Amino acid sequence: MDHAPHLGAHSTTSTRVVDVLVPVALNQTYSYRVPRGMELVAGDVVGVALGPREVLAVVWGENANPDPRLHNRLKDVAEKLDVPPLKGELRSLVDWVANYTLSSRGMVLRMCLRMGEHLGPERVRLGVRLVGAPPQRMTPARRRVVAVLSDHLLHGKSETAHEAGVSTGVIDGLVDEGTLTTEPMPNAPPPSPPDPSYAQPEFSREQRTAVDTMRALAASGSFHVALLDGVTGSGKTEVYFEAVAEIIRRRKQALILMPEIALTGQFLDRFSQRFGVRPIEWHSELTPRTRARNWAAISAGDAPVVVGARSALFLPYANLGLIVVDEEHDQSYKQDDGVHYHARDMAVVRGHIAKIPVVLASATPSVETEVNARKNRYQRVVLPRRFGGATMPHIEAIDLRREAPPRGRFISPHLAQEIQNAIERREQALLFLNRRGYAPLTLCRACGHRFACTICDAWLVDHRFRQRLVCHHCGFSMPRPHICPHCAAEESLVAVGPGVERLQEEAASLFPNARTMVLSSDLITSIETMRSELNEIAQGRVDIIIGTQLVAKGHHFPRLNLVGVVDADLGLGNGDPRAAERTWQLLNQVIGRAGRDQGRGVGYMQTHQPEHPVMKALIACDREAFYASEIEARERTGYPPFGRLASLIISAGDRATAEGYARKLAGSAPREEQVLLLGPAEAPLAVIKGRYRFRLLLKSARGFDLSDYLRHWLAVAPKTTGNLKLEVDVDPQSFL
DNA sequence: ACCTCCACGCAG
DNA sequence: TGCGTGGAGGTA
Repeated sequence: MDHAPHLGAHSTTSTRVVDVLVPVALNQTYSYRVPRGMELVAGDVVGVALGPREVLAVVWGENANPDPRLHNRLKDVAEKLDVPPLKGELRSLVDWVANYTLSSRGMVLRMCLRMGEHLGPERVRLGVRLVGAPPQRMTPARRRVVAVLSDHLLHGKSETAHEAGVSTGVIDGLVDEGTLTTEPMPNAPPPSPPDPSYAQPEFSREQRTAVDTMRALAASGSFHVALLDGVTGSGKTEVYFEAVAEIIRRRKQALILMPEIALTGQFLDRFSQRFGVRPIEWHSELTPRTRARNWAAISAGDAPVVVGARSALFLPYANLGLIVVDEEHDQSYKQDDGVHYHARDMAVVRGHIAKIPVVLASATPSVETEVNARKNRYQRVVLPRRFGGATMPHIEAIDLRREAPPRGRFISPHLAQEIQNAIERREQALLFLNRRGYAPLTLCRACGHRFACTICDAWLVDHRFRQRLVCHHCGFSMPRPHICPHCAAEESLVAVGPGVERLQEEAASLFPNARTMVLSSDLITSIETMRSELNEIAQGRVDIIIGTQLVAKGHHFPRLNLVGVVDADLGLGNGDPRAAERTWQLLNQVIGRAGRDQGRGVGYMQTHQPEHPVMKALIACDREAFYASEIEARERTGYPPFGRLASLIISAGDRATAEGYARKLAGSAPREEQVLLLGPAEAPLAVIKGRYRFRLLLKSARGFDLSDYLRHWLAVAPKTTGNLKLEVDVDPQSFL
């Protein structure tokens, strides 16, 4: 009992207690007392003391009978933030995702609260105005400032300094002299909302059917998944924009998810052409201030449309009415660190919980989605052909066994000739090679020494542009050596195999008058630089684009009619169960860049195995053949979506520890008929960053609850200690 | 005697 | 997750 006589009747039992979820790696909620006078409801965002620090938290529920052992340890809720409470729909999603992915609820909640420390009222910006006489001492810098402000209107202080080419100190000096005054700037008016009727496009007859379906879907206001299935250039975006327009008219919010890197200016331009303004963006490169402002707008319901990367799925929409997942097959929807979730799948979950429609859009749907459409779990909405009379590119294989490039070169004579023709027609050509750098391997001709990363199980990739050898797994790099460290031979090191940088060299020597540009993620430092480089290409200032898979995603180059795939077999080699699907999607997308305007697109695929089912399906433009064979193979082997997978990666600083624990872990797995346990086996990438990795793979029937099984297993499994680490990935996409 | 590193446990 | 703790091991 609490002895606090001066409190009189206020016994502790009358104190209200709530359970809150904190955004740290905890699955449980913690209890806090509610101070008198604080109104709290479930979902409210609060600040609480957690150990030595103050953290944000979210009220998860009332606690009528707090644990008596905690009575004297309960702390008060410190403050309630002035934002709308997280809706039940989002709290359910947090619980659901944590349960499914075996992450802590706190870590999932963290994704909902990524608004930084910058919430709160807008910072007051100071403006300056010319009011007084010129200063006693006039200098050139001061003269420029006065000139900029000669209209006697209020100007932003930093903008004025920038425009006049002076530091803000000069302006402060003029304020001190009385020449200028400072006044608070009125807040910028909120951007006008997107206008659903701003510029409705003309649709073809075939598109109109799809548009009607999209509008009806948006109007339905109930859970429903549609696969918007249309080839590159068929106008998918414009068609799903009509669903978005319908949502805006109904005063709800629409979320458009895009693969990480696809948030291009081009997409934002298309959006503003349709709706008159740019949408609210959400991705990792937002500044903290913008992030907080957008978060607040989204949660207040002031952001009718949000375009974002996968993390935008966890935002606290006030009134979400539609989720569009563009390029739904894209791998980058899978988050592989922290919480391992697939944003496309979780979008469907959110749609289900919130009872709203979901649109999955792709020219090359994932096998999972395709199967769902075939089984009528998803409604298929087809855009069968390209818009505006353009046709799909013609695809040809170049059999490298018969038409090999010269030694040390990678562009076959046939492909070179076609590129030459394209340049002479003043068209653009794209050379696609999914390999960054100059060469994937460097070896010594004298002794055979190969340069490998010392802490990863990988070769060092030659990056000539940076003049370094780089490990693509840990980022380690060293200057490009000139002497073999093993045998001391000079001038003996040779680059083996192609990368985009080497391809650019080859293109420059084959076509000396052509302007080339390399587009590769390691040469691009920000979304902004990428946007400007893509712009240059779109404006025709480049003849030959040489790119990695970065170029496959949603960019539209009007003068591009030829795509050459330098090594079409590249993705098929490793033992990845999704290799065929990935290659199919990637090559389809990249070749789909060709001929979107004039409709004279041609794709050339250099391959050693033109008889491979994927190559044959691509050449014949026979998507049905690809899906039929791939679905049959998945069904036969029990791979997703006909069975379920989970992977467990065990890693440690030394091999024996990792392997020993992996064996003990496997030994502790509960017996269960419906689960097949494979491994432990050394992971395909056996060492990363000096950590040795072993892998267990679980395979079960489709209807089996693998997450639940894993939870029971991990509860009885030996605990990891020291630097042993166990990572659980339900529905793994990557098998490295 | 003092410093640095790191594994561990804990938070209401 | 992030932070305080305490023991191990190194350095002066």
